[in-house]
Amino acid sequence: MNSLQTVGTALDAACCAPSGQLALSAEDALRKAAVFKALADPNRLRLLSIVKGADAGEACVCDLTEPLDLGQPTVSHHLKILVDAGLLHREKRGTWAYYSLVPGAIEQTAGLLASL
Amino acid sequence: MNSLQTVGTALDAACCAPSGQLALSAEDALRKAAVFKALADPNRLRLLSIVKGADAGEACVCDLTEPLDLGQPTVSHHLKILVDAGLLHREKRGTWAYYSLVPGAIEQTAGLLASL
DNA sequence: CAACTATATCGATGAATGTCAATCTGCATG
DNA sequence: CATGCAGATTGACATTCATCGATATAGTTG
Repeated sequence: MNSLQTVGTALDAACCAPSGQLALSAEDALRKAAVFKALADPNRLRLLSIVKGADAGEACVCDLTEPLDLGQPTVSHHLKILVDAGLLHREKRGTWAYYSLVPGAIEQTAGLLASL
Repeated sequence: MNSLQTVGTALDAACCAPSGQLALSAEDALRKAAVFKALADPNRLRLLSIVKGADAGEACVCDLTEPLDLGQPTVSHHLKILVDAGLLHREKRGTWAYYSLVPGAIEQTAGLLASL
């Protein structure tokens, strides 16, 4: 229960900077860095890519374990990081957990860069 | 001499994906993750922010050490990472080293997200 | 309820990373 | 040439992180 929906938080904090001279505050930098940290792993990028390209826009863990050539606990761990960063949404239906992109999260993250 | 101008390389590799079903290859994911790794530190984000907002679009190390409350070697280290990632440009003039944003690098990085 | 399956969590381990103190390299100036 | 200064590099250390095997949880099915 650390930082849910970090992307949104980071964006909110960024919206008011005069964009001229004021540098990023230490807190804002920490929030934004948290989002990029979630993206700073090749396997997590591939997870996002697979989920994005999946049929109904969602994929379950079993679909994600094989193409990445990682153990199931490791994939579960990466997915948790992406959820905590506010990039993925998790929905449990029956025995399966389905992951999908949080709408707008990618765009918001791109916005973090513009508002540096 | 590891990976200069990673941003450009990562973008080049991404430009041709049909954007439909094909997931990120392991190599592309590695290249893209390298860029986000460079952004995944609050102090590096603040460095980018300060350089971006600096007077002539450039700043020397002496201007960057104090606001971050870090030692000079540490700042130098972070700057090197940002240069290697293709985000910052380094120009040595006399005793001083001036850092500036690589034009378009931020936008290209945002593009990496769109082309996931 | 027992067995099975899908997923999450825990604990350990090796690798990568951020930071600092100390040192090195050039440039400039007396 | 000697001194001083800006910045880079090196080596060490503590922390974080990615990964795995083992185990726990929860839903499904016999």
